[in-house]
Amino acid sequence: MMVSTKGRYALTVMVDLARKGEDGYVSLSDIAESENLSMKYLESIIAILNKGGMLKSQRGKNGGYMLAREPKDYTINEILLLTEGTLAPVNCIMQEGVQCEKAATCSTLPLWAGLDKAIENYLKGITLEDIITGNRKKMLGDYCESCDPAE
Amino acid sequence: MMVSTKGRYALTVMVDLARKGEDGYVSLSDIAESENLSMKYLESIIAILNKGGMLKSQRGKNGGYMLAREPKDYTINEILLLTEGTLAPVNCIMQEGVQCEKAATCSTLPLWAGLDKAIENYLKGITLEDIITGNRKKMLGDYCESCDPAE
DNA sequence: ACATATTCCTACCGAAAGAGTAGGATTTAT
DNA sequence: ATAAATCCTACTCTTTCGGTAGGAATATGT
Repeated sequence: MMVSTKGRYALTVMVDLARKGEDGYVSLSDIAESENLSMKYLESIIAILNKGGMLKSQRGKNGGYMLAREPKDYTINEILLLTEGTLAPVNCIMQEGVQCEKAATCSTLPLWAGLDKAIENYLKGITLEDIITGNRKKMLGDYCESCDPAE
Repeated sequence: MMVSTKGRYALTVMVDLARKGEDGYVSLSDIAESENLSMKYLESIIAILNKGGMLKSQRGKNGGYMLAREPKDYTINEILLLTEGTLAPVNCIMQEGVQCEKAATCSTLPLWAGLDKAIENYLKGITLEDIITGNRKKMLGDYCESCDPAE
């Protein structure tokens, strides 16, 4: 599994906050309740999002979280990358610049690099807004059965 | 990580066997040695490939393994799918037909389904032959710096 | 016939990652 | 002052990953 519950819940939180929009700060307990997830676990996930600058937070009574930007300005790639650390499909492709010592002669490396790019490409092409508006065409492409093929 | 050493080594073995071609059976110890991997571990991986019908095997002295078909007739998708069990990027997309009970109302599901398709699509488009011939253009696409952009 | 080289099969094991829990300190609105 | 929230550190249980160990069955060459 490339994306663990951490990344998945993080995205769920972002979607929830995007939906609740500009109505002020939304508390962790509200999010946990409406998504039916463990509050304590979400806490640790939101901490990552918050430290990564994805959210604005307000402590104390009536505090909570809200998006730092507009939904259309978040790509799914950056949300998952922040929470998961890496989205590389294999261990031999980790960070920019760092590579396996056999890289020069490895015949499978281009495959993994290509797969990595295919994933990154897809996730960079979808924004939070696409999710809340249910843009199935963009997400599912040719595999969308409810999308009009004529368009 | 979506693809573990199991899938990666399996692919390495397949590439190795594809290169050694029709020169008769290649023994496990030969493969382990030429790829510098643990023979005992490879054994368990080759067993999966063999049971899955990817290889022909011959027991006893001078025995070993060889590909059951031609390199061009193996997609990377089927090799990885067999060894990894699933290539789904998230837990909520497992097998055909089986789905999460919240599926009907889940707004992030189309994203995961789309990502899954993007991965499957990429891996179905590459064959063992592409790897042994070093078809960088097919594997890296637009990201291939050594490929001629004019073509 | 026999030694040898090989695949085949079952079981085990330590380390790391995944998925949370627990408890309390700090901050802020009322 | 009190209640409601974020913030912070540490712990724990389970599963997966990445192998290892030992031996049974099967072919081959001499």
